Amino acid sequence: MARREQLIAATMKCIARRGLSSMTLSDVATEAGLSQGIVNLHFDSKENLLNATLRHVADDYREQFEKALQRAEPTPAARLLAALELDLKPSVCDRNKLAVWFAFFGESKARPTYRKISGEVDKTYENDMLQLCADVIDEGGYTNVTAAAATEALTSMTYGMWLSCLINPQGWDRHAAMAAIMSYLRNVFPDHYT
Amino acid sequence: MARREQLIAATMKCIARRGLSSMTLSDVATEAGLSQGIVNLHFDSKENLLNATLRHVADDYREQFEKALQRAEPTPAARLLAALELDLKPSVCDRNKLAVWFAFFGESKARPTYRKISGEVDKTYENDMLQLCADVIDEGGYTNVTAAAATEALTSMTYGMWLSCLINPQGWDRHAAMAAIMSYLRNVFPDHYT
DNA sequence: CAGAAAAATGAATGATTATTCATTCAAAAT
DNA sequence: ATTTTGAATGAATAATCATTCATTTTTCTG
Repeated sequence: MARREQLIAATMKCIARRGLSSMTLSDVATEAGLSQGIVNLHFDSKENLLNATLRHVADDYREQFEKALQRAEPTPAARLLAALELDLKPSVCDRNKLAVWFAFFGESKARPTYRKISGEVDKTYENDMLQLCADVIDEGGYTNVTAAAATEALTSMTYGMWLSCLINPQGWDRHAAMAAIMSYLRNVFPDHYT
Repeated sequence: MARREQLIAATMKCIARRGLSSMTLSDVATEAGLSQGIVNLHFDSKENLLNATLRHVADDYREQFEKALQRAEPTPAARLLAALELDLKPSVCDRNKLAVWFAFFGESKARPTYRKISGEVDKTYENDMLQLCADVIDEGGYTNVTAAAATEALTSMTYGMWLSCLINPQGWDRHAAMAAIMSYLRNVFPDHYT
């Protein structure tokens, strides 16, 4: 369904450009270079289009996450680092994609479907991160931090960095962000990161 | 202007309940127990009401931040801790207030006024945090971390924790969040936090 | 190529909702 | 007691926008 994907891409751009609350189906159709009724033809309703868009962004992230772990050296420390590096890569830290995430976050309390989709992604992500941290702690015999605390710290940090990237794009610096994460890793897991 | 404040409070509740994109002026009027035209009477337009609401939340946070620093022991480490503790207190980590912040974050790319207000707050907050971290590092003679990296890590962590609190309120645990921050502080500034 | 099926169009429709404004009401001023 | 003032009302208006659908265009298929 190439047309559906095209419309989802247009939707992402429109959400990024105008915000969820002022995005209209006309905008989407114009962005896609197609006509008024096109969204209802392919998605039946605006609601469906929005759900599909969030689903798309969520699946896109999940796919990148799994590939990044597969590509990494098969050690806990390398896999954890690969996951964190992914989160700051341009393909994830992309303002269009981030704008979609945060647009839906802002609405999540009101819309159960949004909460369901983003809740799933977050839960999976945090479970994976918890496992990675637990493995690193186990391997290094660290007693200075629990896996839960390290996970909470690292996942919160990446969420916060995404937000900074979205809100303050010109002042935001990928390398500074990575440096902050590395400083955490070096201090908390000194035997693994130097 | 008690009526304006009442309407702003109603707006916050409505944004939290329905999301920015489905909040209507009727909702706000009903929530306030007043009539249809009341918002336009006091704010002229919906846009103005929304700007005033964001401004209110921003000012509220800033006031709490300054009071927290004043109340803290006048040492860099105590002041930094006070700022971080504030960020997890119920009066800040309040779902109604957080919903407003994140509703606007999702729209910030599109609306210059929103970006201006939240940009100001963020900038001030990050400058203050940078100063606090620099003072702690200076006092402790730490070489394991730069002030910039510590600030980036800590501010990102709090943003991320706010997001978790908003998205996943029942799974979210204030003490676990504080434990993650403390684990960071203990590892990075071991002479100050135990 | 003909004819059918599918995809796309875009003007019309209907629902929602911001905004306006003539009117009401209560309290203050004269 | 009368007038004035300003806040508040809520029905009416106007604008926006999702959705529909009769029509056209394109793509398939035998």
